[in-house]
Amino acid sequence: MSLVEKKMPRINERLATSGFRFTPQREHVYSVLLEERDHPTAEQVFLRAKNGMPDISMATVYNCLDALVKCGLVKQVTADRGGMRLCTNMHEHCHFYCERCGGRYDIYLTRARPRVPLPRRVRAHHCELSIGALCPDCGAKRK
Amino acid sequence: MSLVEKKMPRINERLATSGFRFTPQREHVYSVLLEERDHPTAEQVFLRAKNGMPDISMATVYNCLDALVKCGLVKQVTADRGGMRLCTNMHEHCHFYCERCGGRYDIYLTRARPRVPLPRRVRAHHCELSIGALCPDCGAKRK
DNA sequence: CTAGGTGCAAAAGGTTTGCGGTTAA
DNA sequence: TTAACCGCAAACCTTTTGCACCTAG
Repeated sequence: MSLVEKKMPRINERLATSGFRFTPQREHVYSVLLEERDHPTAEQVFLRAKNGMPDISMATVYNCLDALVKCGLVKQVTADRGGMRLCTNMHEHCHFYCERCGGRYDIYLTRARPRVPLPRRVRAHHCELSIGALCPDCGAKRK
Repeated sequence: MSLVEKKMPRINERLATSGFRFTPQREHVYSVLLEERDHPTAEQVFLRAKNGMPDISMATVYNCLDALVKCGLVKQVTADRGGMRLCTNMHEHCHFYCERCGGRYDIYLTRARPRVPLPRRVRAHHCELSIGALCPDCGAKRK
């Protein structure tokens, strides 16, 4: 069973419980995000979504992404410049980005999970740890 | 001795060792950043820099910020939308941002420092942990 | 019937770039 | 002398907004 087959059925109820309607565009955008486990920009999502739905517009892609983020199916990653990146991996993890080629990869913390002191009554909604460096390929090229 | 007086003398050598020239604009932009310990946007830096240097341009502010970041005097913070934020606190710390008012605050980790498994020969250049939530003020207003 | 969603096009931010003139090494 | 830097303005890229039309509840 593919990741797409496994995760797609959730979209309907997830949208509904957050007060969003289930639309073909939102379903399609979500399936496009699930197909590749990379961290595409909104522009890349748009281009991929046009395969199979040629009439979809950029504004609709942003609308869909917003709904998917708000109903907890997709995360927005904003480390470094170049616009938002999308991520469908909702497990606790952090991100590695290459400063040269811009590639993004998921990293899982092995040992301690950081303890962050927040003021009373403040509960973190979003938490993101990102590491910037040269990926092995770019590091090799540089030499 | 103020933070400005304490840190300003470093700028000359720091720029030099990274191959940048020491210019009045860079000095001024750095002093502006040191004066307030908030996390201004490039736009805000530009507006503050114009006090005392009315002819400075936006492009020059970006140039100065780029040089200051590259020579290790200033950090760029990119959590959430709304453009880059600047930070002169070079100690290891993470950032809190309010999802409502956009305010940013430094947070220091108390206990464990996260251990992130990176591939061999990959050394992290940048590392950023950011937490998004409602600040106490905005949390109170929402009720 | 009405709020929400879509596509299109234009606008709005934020950042970068090209260019002529200036300045420090 | 010349490479780096400055200010200005235009270009660029990403994201948001306004509007007319459409559709699910």
